[in-house]
Amino acid sequence: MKTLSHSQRRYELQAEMISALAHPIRVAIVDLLKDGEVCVCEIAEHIGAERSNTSRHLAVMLKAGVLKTRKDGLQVFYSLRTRCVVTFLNCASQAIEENLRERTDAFSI
Amino acid sequence: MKTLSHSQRRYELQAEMISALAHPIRVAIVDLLKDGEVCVCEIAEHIGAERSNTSRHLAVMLKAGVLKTRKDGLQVFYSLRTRCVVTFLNCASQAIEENLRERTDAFSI
DNA sequence: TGTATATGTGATGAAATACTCACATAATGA
DNA sequence: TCATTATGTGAGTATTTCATCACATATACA
Repeated sequence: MKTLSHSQRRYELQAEMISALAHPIRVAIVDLLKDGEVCVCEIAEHIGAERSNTSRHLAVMLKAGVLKTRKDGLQVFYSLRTRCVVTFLNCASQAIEENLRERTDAFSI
Repeated sequence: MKTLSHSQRRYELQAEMISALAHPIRVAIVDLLKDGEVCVCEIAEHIGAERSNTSRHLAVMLKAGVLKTRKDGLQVFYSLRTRCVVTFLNCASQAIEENLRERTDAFSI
């Protein structure tokens, strides 16, 4: 096994957390949770995915520290652990629109 | 083929941009580029990866709209297309530290 | 206790991703 | 033109990730 520098280790941890958001369903879940906690069955219904699949995606984000949970009776409520993922999604949207605009401009010149 | 809602399409594009960052080498590249453009061979040398592999990682981020390029003679210089990816990496670092702290606290109570 | 509901998980196959090698392409200058 | 250097890419293999099915677990309540 190769020894990792401090920076390399940090890059790995960052990549691990980012990977937890790198899926359309998980982005949709974060978008749904931006206004507060939601239980699994509502999340699954809202995004139109199987419950078991939804559970797995939630588990990925929970493990990575993106989400946290609160249990109440039969239901488990998931919520964001930090707001900055929402900030980034907004920023990403903005960048995507800029890219689109630039490509459109390139054609119309 | 299934028809996608506007939101679903947006989530896919956002996930594509996030996926473009979800790898330790690509995080390292963004970190290197935060102060300005760098050519491929310098990037490869700095992060200690094969040039062909570096090229592929750069292509992923270019396609996703994270990076842009400028060609000058034999060299191709890559740079960030938007600063918000740096903000996002900082957010990830912050969340990682918070998680670490909470786990440490949990043991010390 | 027995049933219903919500959630999580093992196993599987399909699909996507990553790395490497060899080679292609493009620009430079002798 | 030929050699050199920088960059990109096809092909192959290994690894990882994803969705689904069937089933397990946990809680509530009749």
